[in-house]
Amino acid sequence: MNTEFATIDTRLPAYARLRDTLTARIARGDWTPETPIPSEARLAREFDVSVGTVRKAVDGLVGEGLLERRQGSGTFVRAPSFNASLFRFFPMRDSDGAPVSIPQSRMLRRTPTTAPAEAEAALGTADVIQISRLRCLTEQPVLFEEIYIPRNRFPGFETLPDTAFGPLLYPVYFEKFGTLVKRATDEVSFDRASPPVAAQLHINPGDPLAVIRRTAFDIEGTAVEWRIASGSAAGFRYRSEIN
Amino acid sequence: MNTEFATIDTRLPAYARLRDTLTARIARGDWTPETPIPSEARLAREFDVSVGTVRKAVDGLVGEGLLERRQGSGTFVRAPSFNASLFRFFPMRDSDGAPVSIPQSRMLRRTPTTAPAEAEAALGTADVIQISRLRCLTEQPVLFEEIYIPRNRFPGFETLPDTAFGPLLYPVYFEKFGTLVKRATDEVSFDRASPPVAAQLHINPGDPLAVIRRTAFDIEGTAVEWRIASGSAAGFRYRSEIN
DNA sequence: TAGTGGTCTAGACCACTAC
DNA sequence: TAGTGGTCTAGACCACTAA
Repeated sequence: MNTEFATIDTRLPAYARLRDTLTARIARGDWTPETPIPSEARLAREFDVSVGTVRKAVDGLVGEGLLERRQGSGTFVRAPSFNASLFRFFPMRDSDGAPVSIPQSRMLRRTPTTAPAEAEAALGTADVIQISRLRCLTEQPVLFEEIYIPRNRFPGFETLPDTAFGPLLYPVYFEKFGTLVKRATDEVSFDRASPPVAAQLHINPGDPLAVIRRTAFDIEGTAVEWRIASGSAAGFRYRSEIN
Repeated sequence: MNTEFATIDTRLPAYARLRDTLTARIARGDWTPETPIPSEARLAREFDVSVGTVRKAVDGLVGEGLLERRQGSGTFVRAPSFNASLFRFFPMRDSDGAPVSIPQSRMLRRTPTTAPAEAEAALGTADVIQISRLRCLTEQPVLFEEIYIPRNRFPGFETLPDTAFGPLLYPVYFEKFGTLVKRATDEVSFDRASPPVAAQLHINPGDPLAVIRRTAFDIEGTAVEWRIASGSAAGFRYRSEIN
């Protein structure tokens, strides 16, 4: 990636070039969330700008949620991932009001395929890998997900061993493919369960279904994943903040 | 409101005191969106701080969406209201794919009452005014809303003439009561239409319903409105950004 | 105590807008 | 051309953290 400080379009202000350079280094994984990035004074020397300019660049990344300042300690890369789990929209307590046990994910399939129209429109390519997952709470299937990721961005994803996957995919995207999911758009609607989806969720065909379509974007704003997730509409509650 | 610069807790940094002072003046309506606020240099003289400190205060308010800078022209108050209309989550096209015509609101009732438990929990008081509205697209009822606002904050709201209301309530809150809605939380769930709601929406009891519960907050973060809105689940699509 | 980020100053010059 | 915000500097001192 052509994002070294000196090579970035010099029509951009210094703080913007520095911000983009830092973004690239963060995305590349130069720093872990445990070790601080260089101090403001060091960065000022390294890039030959004033500390105030470094502060403005870092301020921008802090505002985006990529960095985190700790007075007296340093500035750190924030552990990735917003609270992205779709689980949180489904009931986490059983009928007695007792909290249900640990969420689990069962990977059903990973295959290269041609994307359906909606996924292609979101991702800008039809050359994708399809991932089917079933997510369960206390052995009960809660959420059925069909996920599409561009093949050129995740080469060999379908051949990874099953043991490479925990309950979340975004850490795998980051650690194995250097893709950091930064934000996403969700679209919630209601439908009736088709026979195959009903079979996966152990409900009856025609039962009301909550459907979440999500497009996820990386730091640069490129769409990197499209998914459609379905669960029983009973007890479903989608929460969101608007500003 | 005790928010003049000199009287604000001096343990706060200067830029924070200035920011809070400006917030109070904006909320009070000292400036319209058409006339610029005083220039950075003027504010620096008025509050006896440096221009850099003024910039930091203004930067914060720009980040919150309260102010807008225009290089060469000045800094302006942003016209209030995020894109808050719940309308946008319902189909805006009829079955032919043609855009439906202008959204309309019909005020059904405004009465002082005791808030239901959910509204009381959100607002911190049960002494409220209840507003019932029906929102229509091309004469078709689309959304039925029950809205609760604290009586002490909106005194006399129930006696305003019907002509005071356009399709949106938030401008009325601001212009008549000085309450600026800044953010809100939504919760989307699924239900079936009760007979009274079904009658309002011209659907059958038991039909699938999309339900949005919203709590709205003012600039200071105080809950100022709770509402529950219901519409047919068919064609409903709730969109949201997550970060 | 040394090093970090947090606040603040008092300038400078530039880019843009409106008159 | 005068006035605005946009960028940038080179300091100062403070508050906090960790060794």
